Amino acid sequence: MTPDLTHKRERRKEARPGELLEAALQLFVQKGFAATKAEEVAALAGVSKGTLFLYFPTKEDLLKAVVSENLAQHFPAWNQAFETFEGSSAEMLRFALHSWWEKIGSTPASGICKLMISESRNFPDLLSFYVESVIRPGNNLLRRILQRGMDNGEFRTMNAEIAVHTIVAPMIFLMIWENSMTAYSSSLSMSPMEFLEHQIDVLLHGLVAPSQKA
Amino acid sequence: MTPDLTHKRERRKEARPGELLEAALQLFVQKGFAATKAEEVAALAGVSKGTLFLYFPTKEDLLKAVVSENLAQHFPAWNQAFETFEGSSAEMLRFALHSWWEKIGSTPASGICKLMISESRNFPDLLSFYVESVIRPGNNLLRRILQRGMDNGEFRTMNAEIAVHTIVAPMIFLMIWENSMTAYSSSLSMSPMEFLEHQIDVLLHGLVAPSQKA
DNA sequence: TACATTAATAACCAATCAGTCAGTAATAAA
DNA sequence: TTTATTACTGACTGATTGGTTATTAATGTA
Repeated sequence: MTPDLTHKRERRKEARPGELLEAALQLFVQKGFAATKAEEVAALAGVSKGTLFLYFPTKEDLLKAVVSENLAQHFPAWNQAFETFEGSSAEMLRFALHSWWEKIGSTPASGICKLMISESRNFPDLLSFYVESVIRPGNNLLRRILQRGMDNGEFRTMNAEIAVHTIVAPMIFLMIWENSMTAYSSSLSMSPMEFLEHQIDVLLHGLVAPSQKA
Repeated sequence: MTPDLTHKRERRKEARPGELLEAALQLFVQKGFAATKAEEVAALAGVSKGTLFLYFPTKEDLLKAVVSENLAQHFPAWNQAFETFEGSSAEMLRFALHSWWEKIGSTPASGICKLMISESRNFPDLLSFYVESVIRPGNNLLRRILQRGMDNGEFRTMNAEIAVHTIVAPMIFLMIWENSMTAYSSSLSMSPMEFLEHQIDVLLHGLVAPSQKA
């Protein structure tokens, strides 16, 4: 690697924080928080270590910003979609999961999940923030879909609180799989869309009330 | 913390490695590999840092030992159980998941899963070892159960490779949930057995062939 | 009791890294 | 052009920590 002798220092106050957050997300997810050096984040963002600490007082503040920056902006739209949805609850569920995949699962934001799993114990306040702003709203949304299905007789009656986990679990799995396994052991690769479709199929045939079946 | 003045040095060559591995598993899962200090592991095992490095040449070797020590010893018995099983494939699946929960899911070994997820990218050779000695055999076992069910007409035909993931995903989720979320945010607590039962129920009603249904 | 062996210790060393700060250069203002 | 401002840099520091080793003490042996 030949050093860049054209020392082009750039002053881009507006763009720096975003670039640093993007770099930090990538590295924190890849290597873990503790194993990622502040200087690596800075380098990936094309900036010196000093600049990083100019925008984020500590490495831990950087982590908190990474998590809070990428979250929760989808729920208003999703809640809106729930209110106005016309079709069956099965279609609604399918729509929710596809929308989740499009907006989160297939984007770098999916790495936040692995990040929270790895670091929750070291940063309990970050965990409670995540719980309140992502897990709780997400579960609520799914529970409302299930409840609607049960009220309409489309789904058989069940403990909605637990059923929510049954829906969420494979999505968590998919994000983790993509961010941990597939990246290094290509033999484990799996088509996310194919898995998603299969999952919805199994889910619905287990959820749809017997009276609704062909 | 008053120092223990009774300096009872004990010589227990046989017991040390196991105690160190147990302590290391607990701390690596809790805090992550990089964030866990060698001295903490030693202290939890009731031993000085020097002693740790007497039994494991490096911290990374300790990690490898932690992973390899806790694995794979169940598959011979499970394969045996598969060969001799008499009941339906649905019962077989239920038996497999309950057995998994008893032997792995409910034990400290379940933490290995989170550990591999967090550290796989930093230790690729450890990942391939884990893939070959745990993931691959586990998937094979489940695939054989599914295949048996499909061959007998108990399950509808499907892509077994993907269906395996549908079965595994909630188990992974359960282990992660227990080891990351529940521990610090008690509001997320969920009865593992209840979840497991619900999961099996949904799974079977989605898997069982229509002709088998009441 | 005297001696040999070795498990265990703790002081030590070298490397790493989060965070600092005096100085530099890009831009704006005068 | 000169001066003022400030985004940016990178050498530096203090604290941490993985790993080493000289020493200590527990145990076995005679």
